[in-house]
Amino acid sequence: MLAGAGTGKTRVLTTKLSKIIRENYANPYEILTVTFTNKAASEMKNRVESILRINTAGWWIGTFHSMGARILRKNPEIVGLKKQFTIIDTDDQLKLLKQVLSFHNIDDKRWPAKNLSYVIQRWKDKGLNPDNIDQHGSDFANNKGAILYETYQKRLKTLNAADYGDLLLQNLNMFHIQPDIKNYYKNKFKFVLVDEYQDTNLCQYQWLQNIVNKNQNICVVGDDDQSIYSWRGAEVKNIFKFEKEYDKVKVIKLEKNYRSKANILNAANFLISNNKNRMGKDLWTDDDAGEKIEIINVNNNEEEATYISDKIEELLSSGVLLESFAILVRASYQTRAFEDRFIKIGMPYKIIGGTKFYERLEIRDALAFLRIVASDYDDLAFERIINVPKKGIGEKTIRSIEVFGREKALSLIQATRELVKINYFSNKINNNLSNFIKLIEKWRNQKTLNASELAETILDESGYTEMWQNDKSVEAESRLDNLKELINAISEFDTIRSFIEHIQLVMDNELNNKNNSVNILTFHASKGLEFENIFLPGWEEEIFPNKRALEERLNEGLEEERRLAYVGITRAQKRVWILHANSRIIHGQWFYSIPSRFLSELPSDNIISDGHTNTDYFGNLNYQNNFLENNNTYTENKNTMLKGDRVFHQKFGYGLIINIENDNAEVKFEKTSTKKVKIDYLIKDV
DNA sequence: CCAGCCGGACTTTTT
DNA sequence: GTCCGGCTGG
Repeated sequence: MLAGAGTGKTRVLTTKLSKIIRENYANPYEILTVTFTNKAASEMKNRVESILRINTAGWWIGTFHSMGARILRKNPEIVGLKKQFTIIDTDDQLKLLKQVLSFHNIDDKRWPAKNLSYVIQRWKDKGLNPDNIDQHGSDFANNKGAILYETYQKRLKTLNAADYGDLLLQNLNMFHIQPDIKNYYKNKFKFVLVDEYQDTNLCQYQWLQNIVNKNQNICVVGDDDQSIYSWRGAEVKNIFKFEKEYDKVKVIKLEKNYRSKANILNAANFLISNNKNRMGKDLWTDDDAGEKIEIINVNNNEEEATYISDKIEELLSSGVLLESFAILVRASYQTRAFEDRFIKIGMPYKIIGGTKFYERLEIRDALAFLRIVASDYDDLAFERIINVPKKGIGEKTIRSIEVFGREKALSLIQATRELVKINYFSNKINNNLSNFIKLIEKWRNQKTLNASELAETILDESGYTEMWQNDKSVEAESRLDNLKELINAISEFDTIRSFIEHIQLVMDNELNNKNNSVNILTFHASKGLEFENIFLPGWEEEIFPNKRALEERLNEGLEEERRLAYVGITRAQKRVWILHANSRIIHGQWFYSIPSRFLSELPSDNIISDGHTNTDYFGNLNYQNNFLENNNTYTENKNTMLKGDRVFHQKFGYGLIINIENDNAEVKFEKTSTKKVKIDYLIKDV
C-alpha cells in the first residue's frame, strides 16, 4: 500500500488486522504486526482494542526489535547466548567499542569509537556478520573494520549481551543454523503486516522474507516520499523489491488526504515534485484552501523565537489551544532558543523526543545497580557502579580485576569475589569490595520484598540515594525525583528482571505526557504526528538543507532533506509559518545565513511572503549547480574564490574580497560596510 | 585517587 | 552553550 501523508494508513492497517480476527481468517497469535516505534505499536494496539473490545496482551504486535528479541529469547543458545541475555544500549556499546579499539592498539582519536559503531551498525543493517565482511570492504582503521567487528561480537557473547542490531541479525543467524525454527515461525504466522515499510533496512527485509509463509500473506504500508532514515540503513528500494519478491502483488495507492487544507497540501506536493528519485503520487483533498503558508524573514534566532511566541499569544487570545501548536526544527540544538524564550515569558512547552528518561545519568546508574543484581555477567554495569558513590576504587584496581578475570575466564564480579577472598588488595579496598559483594549477595537472596521495594532498598543501602541527598547542586533534586519516578515505574513489574527486560526495549519517556503546552520537536520526531498549527523555523542554507547531509551524499542527501521538508509541511492541518533568519548563533558563534533553497521551491499561489525573502539567488545564479550538481563539493567551490574577486552575496549585494581565511571571506560590499561572510554564500561575478 | 581545569566537538535518532 | 574526555597537581 503506497499511502501518502495523512491518507489514513494506520487506520487501514488496524482495520485489516481487526477484520482478520473478527472474520476468523486467523487467531491473534497467528498474525505478526511490526512497526518501528513503541509509540506506533501501542497506538496500533489501542485502536485494535477499541475496535474489537478485547485485550491485545501477548499478541504479536510490536517493533521489529521487540519481536526479534522475543524470538531470540526462546532459543538464544543457538547463537551462543544464554537465557536472560542483556540488551545493551548505545552508551554501553560505545564503552565496549573503546575497549575493543584499545585491545587492538588503535588510536581512538584517529579512529573514534563512534565512527566504528556507525560502521558496524550499517553492517548489521545489511545482515552481515563479521565473516561476511570482505577484508577490503572494512574501511575502518586501515581495513581493520572486520577484525574489530569480530572482537566486538566475541566480547558481546562473553558478556552475554546483544546490541539492538543483534536482535534481528541473530534471528537471521538462528534461522540459518536451524531452519526448523524458521519454519516454525513461517507456519505460525498466517498474516504479516508491516507499517512504515520505506524505513526498513536490508536485515529487516530478509527477516520478513524468512518469516512470510508460502501463502505470502504479507501486507506492507509505506510512502517513499517520507523516507527520512537512510542514515540509519533504511533502503527505499525495499518498496520496489517487494513487487519482484512476491507473486501476485497488488499495489494500492492511497492519495486522498484527510488532514491538511488545500494550500498546505499543494505546497507540499509542489515541493516534493522537485525530487527526481520517487515513485510519484499526487495527494489531493476536497477540503477548502485555508490560509496560505506564511514566509517570514527575521533578523536573528532570538527574533525568530519572539515572533513565534508573539504569534502564539495572539492566536491564544482568539481561542486557539496551546497544544495545537508545534515548532519543527532540523537539529536539536535549535530548540534551545525557543526554550529560553518560553521560559522567559512563562509559556508552557514540551520537547518531544529530547533526552530520554532512561538516558539520564542517575537512571543509568540506578539501572546498573539493578543489572548487577540481576546478572553475574554484566561487566559494563559492574564497571559503572563499582566506585559509586566514591569509595576509593579507581582505574588501577579495576584493571587488576580485569586482568585476573581474563586469565581465569571470569566476569568482573566473579573475579572480584576471588580476589577479595585472598586479600589481594590493600585493607581499605579489600573491605570496600567485600562489603559491596556481600550487599549484592544479600539483595539477590532476599525473599520478602517486591520488585520496587527491592529497588528502593538497593539504592538506599548502596548509598546512592544519600549521595544525591548530600549533593548541593541544582540538579540533585530533580535527580532524586527521577529516581523516585523510576521506583514508581518498577512497581508495575513482578521482578527486577522483567523490568530490566522491558526498559531495554522501551527507552521512551512516557512521563512527557503533559497536555496544554506548545510542542517542540525535530522533523524526524514529527513523522506520524499531526498538529493544527505548525512553525518551521531555520529555513536557511546549511541548516536546512543540512550542510553535512549534502556534503556526505550530495544529491541523494538533498532529496532526503527535501523529503524532511515534505514531512514537516504535511504535519499541519490548518496553518503553516516558515521562518528564516539573516543571522544566528550556532554553537556560540555568529553566522550570516541565506534563505533555504526550499523556499524557492514553494508554489507562489499557496504562499504569502512579507517581501523580505529573496530567493532569486537560486533561480538567477543557479546556486545549486554551483556547488552540487557537477559533483563540485564546497571545497572546490572555495578554491575558485580569490582575493580581489568581485562577488555577489544574497543579502549584501556586490562587493570585493579583501581577505580570505579558512571558510570565511572579508568582503567590502558596495552598499554596506566590510563584512565577514562564509565563502559558501558568495557567487563569483563573471 | 580525585577534583578541577582546559580544549575540542557538536545532524537527524529508534531500538 | 554545553558536554565530555584527558591531563595535572594536591
